[in-house]
Amino acid sequence: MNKKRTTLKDLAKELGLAASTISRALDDHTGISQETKEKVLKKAEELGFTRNSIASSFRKSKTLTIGVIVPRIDIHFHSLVISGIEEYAYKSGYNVTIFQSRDSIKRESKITKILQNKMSEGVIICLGTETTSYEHFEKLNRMKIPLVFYDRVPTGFEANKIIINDYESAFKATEHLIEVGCKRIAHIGGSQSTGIFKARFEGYKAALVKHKFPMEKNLVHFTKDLSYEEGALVAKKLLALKSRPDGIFCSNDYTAVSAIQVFQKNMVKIPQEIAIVGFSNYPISKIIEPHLTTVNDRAFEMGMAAARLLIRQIEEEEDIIQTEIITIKTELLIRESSTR
Amino acid sequence: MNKKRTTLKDLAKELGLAASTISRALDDHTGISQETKEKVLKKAEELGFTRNSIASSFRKSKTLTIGVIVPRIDIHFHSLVISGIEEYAYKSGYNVTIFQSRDSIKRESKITKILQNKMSEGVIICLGTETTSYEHFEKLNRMKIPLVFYDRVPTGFEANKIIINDYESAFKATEHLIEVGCKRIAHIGGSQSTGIFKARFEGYKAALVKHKFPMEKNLVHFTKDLSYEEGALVAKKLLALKSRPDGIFCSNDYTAVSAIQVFQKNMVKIPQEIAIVGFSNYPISKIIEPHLTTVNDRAFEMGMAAARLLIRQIEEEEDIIQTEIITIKTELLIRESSTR
DNA sequence: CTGAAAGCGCTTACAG
DNA sequence: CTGAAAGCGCTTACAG
Repeated sequence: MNKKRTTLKDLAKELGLAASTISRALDDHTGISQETKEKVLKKAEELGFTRNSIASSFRKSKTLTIGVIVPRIDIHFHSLVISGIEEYAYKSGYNVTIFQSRDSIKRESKITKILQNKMSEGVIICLGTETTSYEHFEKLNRMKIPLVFYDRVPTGFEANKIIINDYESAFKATEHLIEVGCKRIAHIGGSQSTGIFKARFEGYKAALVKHKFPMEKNLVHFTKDLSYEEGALVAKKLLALKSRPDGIFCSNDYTAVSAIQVFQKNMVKIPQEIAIVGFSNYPISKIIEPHLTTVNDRAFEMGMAAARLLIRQIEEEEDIIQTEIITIKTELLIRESSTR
Repeated sequence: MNKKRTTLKDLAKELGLAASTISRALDDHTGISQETKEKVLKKAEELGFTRNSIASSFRKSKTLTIGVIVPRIDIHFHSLVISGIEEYAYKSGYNVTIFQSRDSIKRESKITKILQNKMSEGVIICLGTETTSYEHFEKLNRMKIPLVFYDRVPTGFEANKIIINDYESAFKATEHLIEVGCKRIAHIGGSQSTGIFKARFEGYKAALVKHKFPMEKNLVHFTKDLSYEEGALVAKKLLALKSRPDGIFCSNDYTAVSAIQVFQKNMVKIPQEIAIVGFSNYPISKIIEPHLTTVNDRAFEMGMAAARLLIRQIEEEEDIIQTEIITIKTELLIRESSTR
């Protein structure tokens, strides 16, 4: 495709001015007469001139672009985070380039290589499930490209992190079940090799301890992916117990929803016989009957915070010699599934 | 932040070769000896050299970047489309920069201005609800930046479009209800000023006509946004009718789900008394009990198709003098909500 | 198979 | 308030 664009030079020739003057006029520089500015702007409009931003980026070695690596875009949590990132970035004049690692360490690593070529001035990352070593990010670090991790963040690797207070959120969720009168509270948890799910389990335990409830082993079940299907399997196990729980704290909403459905099919009343609390505030939580009590993890705000921190570090004059860990406050949304 | 990167020149000096030779060696050009290539690659690795891709983009005036404008990233349909776009783009060596118009014509228009500066070699767009004129896209057209629209596409504006066969899908969905024995089929539709929802209504009507069913006015209801809440309102109206429908074709899954819930609360059995079909295959459709029969709109494939068409046009040597309209085939997923 | 040179379109330090 | 000049780091047509 042959494109011929108007350049600064063309404009300069047209107006009998120097290219440097044009450049400054377009930047609304102080030290360019109002008259000239107006002339330039008018002519630019007339010729349909827009600055070649690649040339500009190149010259200034600034792309005003941040990269984002997520496992998958079509997971609602990530799409909310990305939305928050885009919102903050847009308002700050940055563009957002997205990549999916699809939970492949190989792809994640290849993406970091693409991002090295200083197309992006900074990178926001949610690690893939396979990722346990961080050499590929160390390389970006060495190139002084600021990084911010969110949700699935590296362990034993100093870095900027945006997280939620999983422990405390789980603690409060469990305590809420205690407050509405549950005496035997079960837990449907995620893989304990993942930090956030471990923290949720710990929070659950801590609430039991505080209220002097014994932890009953057969009421605690860990799943691989916290999937809808796994939730149903665990719910059936709980249902088969001689003495059933009267409350369940689930580490996400999918398992909570499938548990509700399994119980309802078996004529167990929610919340009267079993109260249920989920985690994440997925759209489904406001649709399932009864509506699900859950923890709002403020994914959009996480994205905003990640972008804010990243852009601040990009624009920092001096070398960044510190990392920050920002904890986003969650809130417990109390709905019918736990209201007695 | 002070960054000092190794350049081609540095490499050249180190190796006693010309920068041009290095450049070609890294490109694996024919006409560079194997020996030299190996030497260069080794040294590049050693010095941690990566090509400055901005300089490269600038020189070649190719950014290998495509822009995507969606109303909102956190709508599941769009996140699936974006996922498809990213997948195809990644495999083709392109990056994807995303923007949200948030259904604001002003913001959409501003984004097209950002994209004009040839950061993106092409743009994929789903129009915002406010958008009824297309000057801002005509400008991109004039600059010979290829455009591909999907889902909400412009009317009366020649352009590349990726759409689904809404009419036919609705026709089949309605015919399916007839086949399972429904005699009086209602419709919960979307705003008739939106092409796709009008087409779905037309498909519904056509199926009735084909099977010589009368169209009963009080069985057809149009909503503003096809929201969950509106679905419930319509369902209640249908419930209050002296003679209720025995089947409903809904233009999306949210209204279908809320209709199911309203009926169930009123002791109407789904699908025995009323069979229900939705549209879009949202995750909720496989969770609601009974599982919802719905139209799989293949959002991921739409994204792939959009990226494929766009990249083909970007890489086309000659000027593009034609536009393409690609229709993605949908499929009717028959589940319990309509199985008798 | 390799090199020297020009130039992509800007921006900016310097000069006036 | 404006201009001339250098140069960012590549790529490529040309020459040998």
